[in-house]
Amino acid sequence: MRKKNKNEFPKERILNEAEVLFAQKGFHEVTVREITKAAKCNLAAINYHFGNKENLYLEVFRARWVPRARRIREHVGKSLSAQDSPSPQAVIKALAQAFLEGPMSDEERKRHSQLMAREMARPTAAFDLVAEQAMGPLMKELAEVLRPGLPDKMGEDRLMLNMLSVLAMVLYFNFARVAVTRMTGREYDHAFRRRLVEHIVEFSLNGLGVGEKEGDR
Amino acid sequence: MRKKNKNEFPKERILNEAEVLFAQKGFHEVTVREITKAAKCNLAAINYHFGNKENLYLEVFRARWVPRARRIREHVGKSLSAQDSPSPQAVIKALAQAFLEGPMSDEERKRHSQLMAREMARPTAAFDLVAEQAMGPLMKELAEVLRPGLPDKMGEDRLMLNMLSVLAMVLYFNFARVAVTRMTGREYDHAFRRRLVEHIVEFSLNGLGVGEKEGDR
DNA sequence: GTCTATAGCAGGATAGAC
DNA sequence: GTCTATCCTGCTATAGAC
Repeated sequence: MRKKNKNEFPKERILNEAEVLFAQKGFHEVTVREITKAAKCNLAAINYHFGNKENLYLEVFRARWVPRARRIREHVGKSLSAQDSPSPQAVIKALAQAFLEGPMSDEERKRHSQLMAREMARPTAAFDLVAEQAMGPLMKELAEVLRPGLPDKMGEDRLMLNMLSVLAMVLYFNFARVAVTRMTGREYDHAFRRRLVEHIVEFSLNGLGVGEKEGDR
Repeated sequence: MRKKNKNEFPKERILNEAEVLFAQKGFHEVTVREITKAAKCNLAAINYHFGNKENLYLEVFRARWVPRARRIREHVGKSLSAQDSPSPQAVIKALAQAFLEGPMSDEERKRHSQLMAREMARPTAAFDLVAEQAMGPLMKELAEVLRPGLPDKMGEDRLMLNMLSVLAMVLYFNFARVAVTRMTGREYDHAFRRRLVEHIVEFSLNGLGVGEKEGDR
């Protein structure tokens, strides 16, 4: 049932190209002409396979984004399950790495963050997917693994704000790359992403009130 | 030279409504028909006064956003000049308050953050204005007032990352309100904004490595 | 399933009356 | 300066050949 050619079926190519373009520009700034051209298929293909443009957008989240979010969570979980009681430092580092240096290509991670940031900034029908299938489970999981390493008196709401703050940094350093590059004067390359992970871990650990002094540099 | 009516000149009304709509939806999702309707003037007015839609967008930044950014900076500066050598805590608090509880209405602050976040996520011709007239000067000023209260060994690049992280939180808690509300289960009301300022100050101070233990709650 | 052709409409911009 | 009427482009979506 495989196509003989290099690429997959048109439907898959459309999903791939649509995700790239939606992440870069957002829903309204992308045209179906653009997508079908990039996917090397016909203008009518989107309506045939997905009904309309909006449903294609949703399908990008269902078929691409949500599974990737799950892979990211699993990757974080796997990094941590090696240790039987992971330190807050290990937890934060696993999270930051997943978004900045993780198992995927930098382009893929950037795409993922951009789509997420777009939905959080201006929710569409896809927002429920983002909240229920990714943010919710991730926050819950993080709370569980962080809890044992934190001061007992830290309330749930405070822990949630702390986790959101870490997420804020992770997303920000992805979606605001141009601004970050301009302000720091540094290329957004491998070394810089590594530096960012280091920074986020340190800043967040201190932010959480469990910093290791600061002698590891 | 004042118009007898409640509102200002059409040109001013267009700028006002355009800023609201651009902040809410972004450039491409807003139509000139929408703007002129909201501004209660004619469809042709935008082209007459601004030449075209894109130039109106730029003019919103030049005539509204940049002056407000300056007012915010001045407000931060004024909060700090009362003290002759402001503590890092005072600096961060002034910054967080400026964006979350500051001198303007909540709607105005939200609008300001949204426009800023949009340009940082996907720069247009207005990005240079944002970077040169607001972010740059703000970062520079913050660095100057923070520096005396920080450990000497903190390098410039590290300080910059720290300030960007604070900015990340401030912007995030503004532009991702829907997500924040969903995750925390709290209304985005006066009390919650107050709580957010408190959180950002604490998290950032610790993040900066100069936290006051944590006995102030 | 994939294509071409086109319907039908909304967008930004403009001309010209007042 | 402000209006109405209209042009023209580019969009999504569909019909129908292959």
